[in-house]
Amino acid sequence: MLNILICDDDRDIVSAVKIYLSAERYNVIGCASGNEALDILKKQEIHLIIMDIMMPGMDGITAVAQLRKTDNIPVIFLTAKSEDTDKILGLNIGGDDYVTKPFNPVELTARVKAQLRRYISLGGAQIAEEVLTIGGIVLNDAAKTVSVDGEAVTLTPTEFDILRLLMKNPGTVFSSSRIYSEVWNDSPLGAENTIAVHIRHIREKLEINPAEPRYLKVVWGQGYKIEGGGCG
Amino acid sequence: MLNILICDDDRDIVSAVKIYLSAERYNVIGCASGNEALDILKKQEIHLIIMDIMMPGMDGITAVAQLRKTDNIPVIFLTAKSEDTDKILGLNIGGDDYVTKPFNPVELTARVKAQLRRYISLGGAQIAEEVLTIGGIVLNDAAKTVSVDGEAVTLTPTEFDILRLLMKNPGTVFSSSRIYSEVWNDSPLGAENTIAVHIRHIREKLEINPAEPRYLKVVWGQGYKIEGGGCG
DNA sequence: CTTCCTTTTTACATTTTATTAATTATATAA
DNA sequence: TTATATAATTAATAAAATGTAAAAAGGAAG
Repeated sequence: MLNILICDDDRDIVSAVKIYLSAERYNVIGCASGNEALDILKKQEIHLIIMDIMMPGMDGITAVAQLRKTDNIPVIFLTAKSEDTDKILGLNIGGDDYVTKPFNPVELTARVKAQLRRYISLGGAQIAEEVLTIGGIVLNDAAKTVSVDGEAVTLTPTEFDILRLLMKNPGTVFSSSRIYSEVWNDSPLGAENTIAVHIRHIREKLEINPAEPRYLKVVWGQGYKIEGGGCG
Repeated sequence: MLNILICDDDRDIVSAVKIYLSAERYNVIGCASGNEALDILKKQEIHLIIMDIMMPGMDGITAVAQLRKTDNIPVIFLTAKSEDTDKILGLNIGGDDYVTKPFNPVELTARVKAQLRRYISLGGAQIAEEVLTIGGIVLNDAAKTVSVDGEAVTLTPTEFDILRLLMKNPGTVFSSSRIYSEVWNDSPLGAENTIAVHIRHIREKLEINPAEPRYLKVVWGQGYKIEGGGCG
């Protein structure tokens, strides 16, 4: 999952950008000033920044000039200042692209992708291979593999998606209908039993004794969750 | 000295860009069609391309889609087509930036610098690894050759591109539609079977027993991957 | 224009997976 | 305990994905 930081004092812009980029499966973090942006950068791995210029506190140009001293990640300026001199300043100070408001969200998305494509293809960032581990279960999303105590097990696509959902949120209880909505992207009508069957199949493959699951547990009347419970 | 290729059928534009960028001490080469651009790329080391879209002969979009199959250098589209959909297409096909005519030469220069700065700081100027090895398969990207257990095999261009994609990311599963998007640079509509046929052809050439592949494996419902499985 | 090679399409067989329905088991509360 | 709701299990059927062969279409070279 790639993390994108959007920095703008206009909350509507931040939430709009969040919506558009989340739809493309980016993880979007918002903030409202240059200072905040620099703080977040220190604490968290960010793969791309979308930065306004005029903001209360530290402005975007200063913030980018600052972060360029240590950091190399792609920066796209997104701002109402449409003067060419502003663009030139932004790009010369270390920005990678410059988009003016009002902006076309699809164009912004395309520009984000273009920057990330280059950054990642040139090895500027290793995308952490998405591996989820709970107890003896290891799920590798890129390779679509799952192993239990070192032994590979073969899951069907649906089983894999359900397991990934639960493993991404260990301990969290998901009702059958919520699992259905998230995995099928569809409205869950009478899907209870369908889920129950898939859960059984997953248990048959993961658990020593499917009738007394160590990992994939049921919470009565609520749904299913996965836990690294270890001993039964 | 960095070499920049400007490709536009309008000679005035070419000479104007030459003047502006030469003043920044870039070495600027001009040409007037996509075909010419691809020819020059083969013969000469180019560090950045500025590309028009509408040109007689091969258009810019096609040319970039073509060169992206093998080449990684930054591309800035410079064109009169200012529709957002054109920008989005250009960026999605592998362009890095998009500037519309009439353009501010100082802004163009700033964008050229921004692209080169990133390209060079990330070391894109050196050619990436040229030889990929998995198990007994050796793929030489520069020579466009493949051998299995020391014996040369002849792949068609499409087969080669698919194999390279998989070998660049060993273990990672690629769905048919993703393979199609990445290799064809096109939207994958009903391409499932096309991919299946190419996969079969590759298997016929690489595998001892195509029906029980050692390397090019299918993950049911997910896609294909390549693995150095060794023993069957 | 013809020939040869590559790519795509078509059609069908085969394999694997998803869903449904019917049945049995289990937890909870009166 | 008993009724009731929820969950587990099983098997059968429908649906989907992949494998394969062969023909058609497309393109490049001579």
